Amino acid sequence: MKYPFSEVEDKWVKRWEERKIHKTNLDDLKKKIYTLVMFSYPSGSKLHCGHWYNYGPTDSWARFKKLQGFSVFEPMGYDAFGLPAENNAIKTGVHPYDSTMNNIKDIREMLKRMGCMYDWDSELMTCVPEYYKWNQWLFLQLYKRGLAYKKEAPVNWDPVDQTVLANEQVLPDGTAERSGAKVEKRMLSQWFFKITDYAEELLDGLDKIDWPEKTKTMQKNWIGKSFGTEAQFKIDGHKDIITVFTTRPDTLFGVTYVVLAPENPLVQKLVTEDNKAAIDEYIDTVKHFSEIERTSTVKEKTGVFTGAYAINPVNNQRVPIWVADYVLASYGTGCVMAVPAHDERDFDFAKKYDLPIIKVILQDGTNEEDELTAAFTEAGTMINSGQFNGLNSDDGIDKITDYLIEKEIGDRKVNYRLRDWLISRQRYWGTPIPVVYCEHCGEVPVNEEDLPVILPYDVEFKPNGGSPLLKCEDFINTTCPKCGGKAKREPDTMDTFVDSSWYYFRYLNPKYDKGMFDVELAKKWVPVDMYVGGAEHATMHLLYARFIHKFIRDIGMINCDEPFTKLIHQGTITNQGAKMSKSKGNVVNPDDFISVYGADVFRMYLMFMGQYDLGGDWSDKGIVGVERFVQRIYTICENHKDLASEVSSVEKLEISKLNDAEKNVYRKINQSLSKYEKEIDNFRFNTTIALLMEALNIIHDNINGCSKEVQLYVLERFIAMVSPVGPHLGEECWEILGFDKSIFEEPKWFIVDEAALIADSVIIPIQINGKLRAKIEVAIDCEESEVKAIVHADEKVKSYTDGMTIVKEIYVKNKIYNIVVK
RNA sequence: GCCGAAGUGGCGGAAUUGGUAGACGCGCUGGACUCAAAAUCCAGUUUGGCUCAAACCAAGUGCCGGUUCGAGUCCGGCCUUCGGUACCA
Repeated sequence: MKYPFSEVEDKWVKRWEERKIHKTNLDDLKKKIYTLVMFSYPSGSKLHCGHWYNYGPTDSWARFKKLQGFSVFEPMGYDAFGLPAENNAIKTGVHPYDSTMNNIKDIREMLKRMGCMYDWDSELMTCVPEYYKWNQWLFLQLYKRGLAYKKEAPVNWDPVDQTVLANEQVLPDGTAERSGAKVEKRMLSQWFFKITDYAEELLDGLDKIDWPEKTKTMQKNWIGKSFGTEAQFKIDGHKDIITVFTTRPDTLFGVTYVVLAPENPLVQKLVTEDNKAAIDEYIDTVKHFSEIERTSTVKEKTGVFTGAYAINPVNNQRVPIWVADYVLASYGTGCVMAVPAHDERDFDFAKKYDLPIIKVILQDGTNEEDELTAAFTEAGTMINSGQFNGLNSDDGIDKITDYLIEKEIGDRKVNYRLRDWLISRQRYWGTPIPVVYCEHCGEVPVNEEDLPVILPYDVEFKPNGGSPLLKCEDFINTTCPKCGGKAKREPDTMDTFVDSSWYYFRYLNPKYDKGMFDVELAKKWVPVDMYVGGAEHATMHLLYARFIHKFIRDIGMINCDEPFTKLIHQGTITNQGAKMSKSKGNVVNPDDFISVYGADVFRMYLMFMGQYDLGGDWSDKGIVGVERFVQRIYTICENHKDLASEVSSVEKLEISKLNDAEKNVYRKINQSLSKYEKEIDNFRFNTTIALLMEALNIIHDNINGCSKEVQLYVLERFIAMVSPVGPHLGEECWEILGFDKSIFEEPKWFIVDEAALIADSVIIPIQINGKLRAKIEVAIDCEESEVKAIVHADEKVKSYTDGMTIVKEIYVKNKIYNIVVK
């Protein structure tokens, strides 16, 4: 009979829901596993292949853990705020709330068709006041402790649309994606979270978590800790001092100019009359470059002389002060000492503007007179450096820094590349920032008891000049929480990464209204044991979440240090070598396959395609193979209907009492069980499916020669292994075999009979001079002396060894026998 | 440029971490069943040589070299593809 996947899948989805089989009892903490995939972003109403690839296999892992007896919590929700919904609204006129809610409705239905064991009572979405209220509360806690603050920061301004753009809306050539206008930089006062206070701990904590090395390295580089020296340069004829940061104080004698970032306030102070016009023009030009253009290494460096001079603190050399956009205002001190001989950027710049190049570090094996064709950036021996001549770079770094400290013109300094987290968005579809501006009291945070600050529904969100909420009179006009006088609300909303930085706490009780989350439950269930999601979140979401977690710990609401103990990234499923996207028109729609093959087949095929973390190129070539596999499983169970009511289950069988067919299946099922546990536990789903297919082949060939007792022994184990990867199929087969309870309602796992893993005999390949020449069958664990006799009695071996001298013989027990002849 | 991953049959991919390369699946070939087809089942399938066939021989995991009794796996030097990153002083 053909496997009626459609009826079967409907039946089990319904039954799981009716009987709340996937409800996790959070108070029951036998052995807890909190497993989570990054929640879905409902910007469209469809789930694509990537979602299935992310959610399906992870759910199979979770189901396996459940069968093993763990108390597994697997929730699902929606990252519902954000730009795509707002952009869609601008384009179509459909309100973001309406489109998002509609999309969530559709996505929820599709998620249910996947057959995952989500606990739907824990479902959450971020765009409702019950959720975003706590973003606001979190903001106030950060604010109270000085970790939320306001400062001027540049935004991408589209002069045609009169609106602020996100970085991803700016094309690489610096024009706006929508209007095509040249994007400008504009300074706006914006809110920041002080993640840099946690830089050191965010770095240290990486050692304690089981994450892919690659991801940890990315975070490490992103935090970018560097040890260096700050040195002070006097300015000729000025009181002001220029402080530079360098990791190479050993090259200090090689400084031939100093460079300030265009935004550095010192520029205006020290520029001379003659050069003012040129400098102003330069700064104006720079403003029109996008971040991407400005920091492109391909772009030729440009700069302008200020007319002022600085004094090198170690040799009193007078060096010109330039302004150039290759120096960033946001890193270090916004000024650098330029050493063209030993820094690539300075070298290029000096060549272009004909500035002197002084060699102060000598590369081993070269001469002082040799001309530099490129900057020498490695360590070497110091020259042209006064009393420091002859030192190697490492010593020089220490000695020169000590010298600067002694003269009180410098110090050791640690810098981080990490910058504070800018959370202000000049957008409508997000969490309102809970701050008001009073005519008398200035900036005042909203009182906690007045939360949430509700995001109004009726708002003109089409681009019209600034934050959309600015134009919403009912929202923007309010009273001051302090003095009761007239005040205006903050019109900006929060970055959606705030929403996702703590959602894993909220899942435990999304309706909780006494606080941000249920602290007692969180202490039992957090951290998340298994977190699965795309590698593209390595430095944003995953770093923000770690930061917020540590903050929440510091205000006493949780006692662990890290949110996600183990992290796995799924690979990307491409189509014809390219990422799937609507614009390329290469999106594979899962529905097309589910309607033909069913959800289980589609899930299993995605798992079978290849290594989970590598992803792969989509092809439907092999899906029929999985379909046949499913059909064969179904047929074999149908042929043994109600077996469980005819004979009873046994834990173990005596191998010596079994006939050959029984031995074959008994061994195979135990070997498979043992291997299965290792493979699926490590997210190796492709080999998990393969080993099940292999087992089925053996079962198929031998089952008719087995007693009913053995048949049940084998089939119940086999179906238990199928259930996590094909949950509907597994449940159906379990029922067909005659078990009356759902396998996930009464989780069942089996202990491997270790005795069955050991074969009686083993085939030993015989190599002669490293080439395979023969094979012999010997008893397991056979000693060398015994094997040797058998090997040398072999006719084939004899033909290769006769008349030759045996130089050496190597025997690896149960593995191989190698003879070296001459 | 730098960092990371990958490169194995016609195709997707396995390989106990140094021990029979090609598991499992797709496709293909032949056979059984059928009036016939589909479905299903059985057998075969790295390439080349020699064979009616089996047996056998040789080559073979991106390229060149090395270590080892033995290398897809380790080492040195390249090539290609895909991710990530982008002047951090």
